[in-house]
Amino acid sequence: MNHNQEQDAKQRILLAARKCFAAYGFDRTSVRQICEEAGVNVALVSYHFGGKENLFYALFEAYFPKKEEAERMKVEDPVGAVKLLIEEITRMRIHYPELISLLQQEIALMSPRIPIIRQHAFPIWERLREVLQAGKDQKQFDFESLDQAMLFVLGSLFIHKQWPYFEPIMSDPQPNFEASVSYATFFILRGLGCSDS
Amino acid sequence: MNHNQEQDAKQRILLAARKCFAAYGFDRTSVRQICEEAGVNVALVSYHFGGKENLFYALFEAYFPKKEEAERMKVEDPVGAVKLLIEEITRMRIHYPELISLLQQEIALMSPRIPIIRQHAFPIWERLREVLQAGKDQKQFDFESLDQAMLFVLGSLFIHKQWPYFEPIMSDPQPNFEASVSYATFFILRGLGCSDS
DNA sequence: GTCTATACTACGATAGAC
DNA sequence: GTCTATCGTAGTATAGAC
Repeated sequence: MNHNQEQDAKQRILLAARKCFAAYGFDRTSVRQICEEAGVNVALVSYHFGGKENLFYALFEAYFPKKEEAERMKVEDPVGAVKLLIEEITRMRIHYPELISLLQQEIALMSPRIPIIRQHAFPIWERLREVLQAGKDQKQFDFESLDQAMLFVLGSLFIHKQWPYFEPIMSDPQPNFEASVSYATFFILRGLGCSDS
Repeated sequence: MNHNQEQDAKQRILLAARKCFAAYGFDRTSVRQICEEAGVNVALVSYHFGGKENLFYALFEAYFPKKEEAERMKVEDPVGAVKLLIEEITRMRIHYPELISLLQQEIALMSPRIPIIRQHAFPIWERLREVLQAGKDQKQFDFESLDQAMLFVLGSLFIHKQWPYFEPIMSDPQPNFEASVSYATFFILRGLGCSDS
């Protein structure tokens, strides 16, 4: 069934779309551009996915972490769970940057596609909320508002995706995975009022 | 010269552009849309600004804080300077949300307009770096990497613009100016290892 | 300074041949 | 399953009348 080293057109479109949407955003990316990148004909997007918008959703369906991933954050160990989240988001940002780029672009635009994106991401943010609340109850974290604590954690993590924008004023090169995790853990746990490291 | 309560077409275009670009992003906004909102003819964007792109730049020229604003952050009082930055960014986010929306969208997309946007924003971020470094030298702040400390501060502030995205899982309504400043100051100063409040 | 009319390009989608 | 050809729409910019 594998046509030599060629994947089928559907898969090639999916990969090209991930690349193009992340690099240029949904609006700046044309179906023609995706198909050129994939080396297939323009008509195949309509045929396989039913249009540009559905191709976008198929991307999240295929590559976004599933709800079960979130359940690896154990409520019984809030500090460990927060560390796990920091590692997982950092890993995703470094090794699979496209989906996070896409997510941030869509949120910044509050695009019409947000409701479906929420369905994929909210299980993870909900789990983070449970973990933070548990940490507060167990006196490992100290904060007043759960909403604010969640924003603070995610804000500290998401901003790293914007390194290229800040690059001209940065003094050091972008840190690797281990250093990123270590820096983020430092600021976030201290911000949450947690003395452990 | 003031045609009754009518401003001149150029000013009306500028206001309409600020509104539309922020709401829909640069790409999703058409010149026709801006001109309809402004109540002027489509051709006037080309005439007054020389095209859609230059209209965008004129927006930053007109509304973005000038370099002198940054100099209100006094290096001699790092904690006060960080508090001032938190207040100013929060004020801008609440009272003039359009430019921050626009800035975040452009950064998320790493649009071709980033180099000119940098010229407006970098003086402020540079000043923040000086302030953080001074605070570290004076042992009021404690961190290892200046780059990371700056990202952490700005990430904690910028994420608040994305409240509408998170809204369905939030337990409280979006806080007002004073509460926002107070929450942000709490997390940021603690994250910087500063015990003052 | 403002408007009408239009030129030109690009987009997304689809019908129909292969 | 894939391609060619084309339709309808919308985009930016400009020439020229007022």
